[in-house]
Amino acid sequence: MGRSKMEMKLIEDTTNRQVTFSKFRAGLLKKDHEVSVLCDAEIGLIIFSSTGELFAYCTQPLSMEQIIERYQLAKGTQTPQQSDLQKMSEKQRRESHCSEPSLNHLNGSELNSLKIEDLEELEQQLECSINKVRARKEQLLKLQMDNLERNLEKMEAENNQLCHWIEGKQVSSRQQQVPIEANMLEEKQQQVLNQFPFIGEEQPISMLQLVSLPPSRPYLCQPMQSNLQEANTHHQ
Amino acid sequence: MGRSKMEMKLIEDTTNRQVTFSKFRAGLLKKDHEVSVLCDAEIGLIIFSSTGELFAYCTQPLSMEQIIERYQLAKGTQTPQQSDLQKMSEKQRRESHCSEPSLNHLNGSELNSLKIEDLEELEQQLECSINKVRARKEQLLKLQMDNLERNLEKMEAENNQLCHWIEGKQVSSRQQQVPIEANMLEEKQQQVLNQFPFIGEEQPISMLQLVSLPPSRPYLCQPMQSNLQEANTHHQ
DNA sequence: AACTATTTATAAGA
DNA sequence: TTCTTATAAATAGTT
Repeated sequence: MGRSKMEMKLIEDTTNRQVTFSKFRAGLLKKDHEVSVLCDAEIGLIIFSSTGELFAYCTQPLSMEQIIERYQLAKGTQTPQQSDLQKMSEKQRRESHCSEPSLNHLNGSELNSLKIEDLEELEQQLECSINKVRARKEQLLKLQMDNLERNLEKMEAENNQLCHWIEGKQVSSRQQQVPIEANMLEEKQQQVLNQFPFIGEEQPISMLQLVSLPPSRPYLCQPMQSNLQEANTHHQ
Repeated sequence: MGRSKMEMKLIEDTTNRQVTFSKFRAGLLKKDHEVSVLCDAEIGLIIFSSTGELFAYCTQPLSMEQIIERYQLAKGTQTPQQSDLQKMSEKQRRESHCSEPSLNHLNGSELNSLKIEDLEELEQQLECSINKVRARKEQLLKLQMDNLERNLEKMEAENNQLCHWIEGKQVSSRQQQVPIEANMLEEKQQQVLNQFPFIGEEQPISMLQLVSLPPSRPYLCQPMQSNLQEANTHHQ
C-alpha cells in the first residue's frame, strides 16, 4: 500500500528502512490491539528493530511474562534450569527432524487464504530460513569443536611439559639428588585448571586443521603405574 | 477497512467474531513477516484466540524461545550470564543473513504455473531434502566432535597419570634412590601410542604444529633444572 | 512530521 | 465455508 508496490526484500537504504519500520510497527501494534478488542484474543508481540531496540505489546491485563508462560505451557517447552548450550543442541536435534515447528502457521487452511504471490514469497522465505538455521547450527558446532580442539592442544602441550620435566628429572637424578617440593605440583595443577576459561570467543583455528587431526602421534612418555589401565577403561 | 467502519469493541456474534479473527490473524502474520523482511526486524508474535487456540509466529532463524530469552534479557529479568551466548548467536545470525538461497531456479515464472497443492508439496519436498543433507553434515560434525572429546579425555587421564607418577617419584626419591631405566620410558611411549586408534586415515600432523598454537601461559611443573628451558623453547 | 496517491486489508454479501 | 467487491485503512514517496 502506498504510492507504489514494494518488493518484499530488505530495504537497503537505512533511513528509508527505519522510517518504514516505524510505520509498520505502529500499524502492527494497532492491529494487535484491534484483534484483542474485537475478537477477545490475548496477544503478545515482541519486536526487535535491526538496531536492537525492543518494542513490545501485550493484551491487558496480562503481562508479557504471563503470555510467555502460557505459550511455554501450551508448547510444553518449559524446561527449568538448563544451560543455554543444552537448550541449543536440543533445539538443533529437534529441528533436524522433518518437522519445522516454527512454520506451523504456514500449513493447512491458513495457506488457502493466501494468493499465489504470497505463496511464492513464503516459499522463498522458507528456504532462506532453512539456510540460515543450517548455517547457524554449523557455526555452533564448529565453535564447540574449536573449544574442544583448544583444550586438546593445551592438554598436549601440558603433557609434553610434564614429560620433558620427567626426562630432565631422570637425567639430573642420576647425577645429583634434587628433592621436589610437593606444593609445586599442587600449584601446577591449579594452573592447569585455570587454563580452561571454557566457551568464549571463536578461535582463529581453521576447520580443516581440526578435521585433519592426527590419528596417532608420537607420545613422549607415560607413567608405568598399573592404574593407567584403569584410566583407559574408564574413558572408553 | 471493509464495507463499513467497525466499532472498536468486542464483536458479539460468535461466528462473525471467529471469521474476523481468522482474517485479522492472517493479516497480522503477513504483516509481521513483511516487517521482518523489509526492515530486518526480529519478531515474536503469540496469539491466543478466545477459544484458547495458540498461534505463533517468529522470525527465522530464531526460535520463539530465543526471542523470549532476548526479550527477558532486554527487560533485565534474566541472568547476565546468558548475554554472551545471545550476542554470539546474534552475531552468527547476522553473518548467516547474507547466505543466498541455493534453489533460485524454483522462483518466478516456473512456480506461477503450479497450483497451491503443488506448491505445498514442493515446499515439503524441498524441506525434506535439505534436512537430509543437513542431517548428514551434522552426523559428520558430531563424529569429529566425538573423536576430539575422546582424545581430550585420554589426554586428561594421561596427564593425571603423569602427575601421580611424579608425586610417587618424589616420595620414593626422598627415602631411597630409585634410578629410572631408560628402556622403561620407551616401552611406555609405545603404550601411549597404542591408546590412540582414532578414526579415519587422516595424515598425521607434526607435533610442533599442534603445540605451537596455545599462547604463552603459566606452565605446570616448571622444573627448576636448566635443561627444561630447552624443552620449553623447543615447543614454543 | 504531514500529505496524498495507491496499495492492501477486510466487512458484508453471494 | 470460500470468493467477490465495495470500502476502510495503511502506507510509499514526496514535501
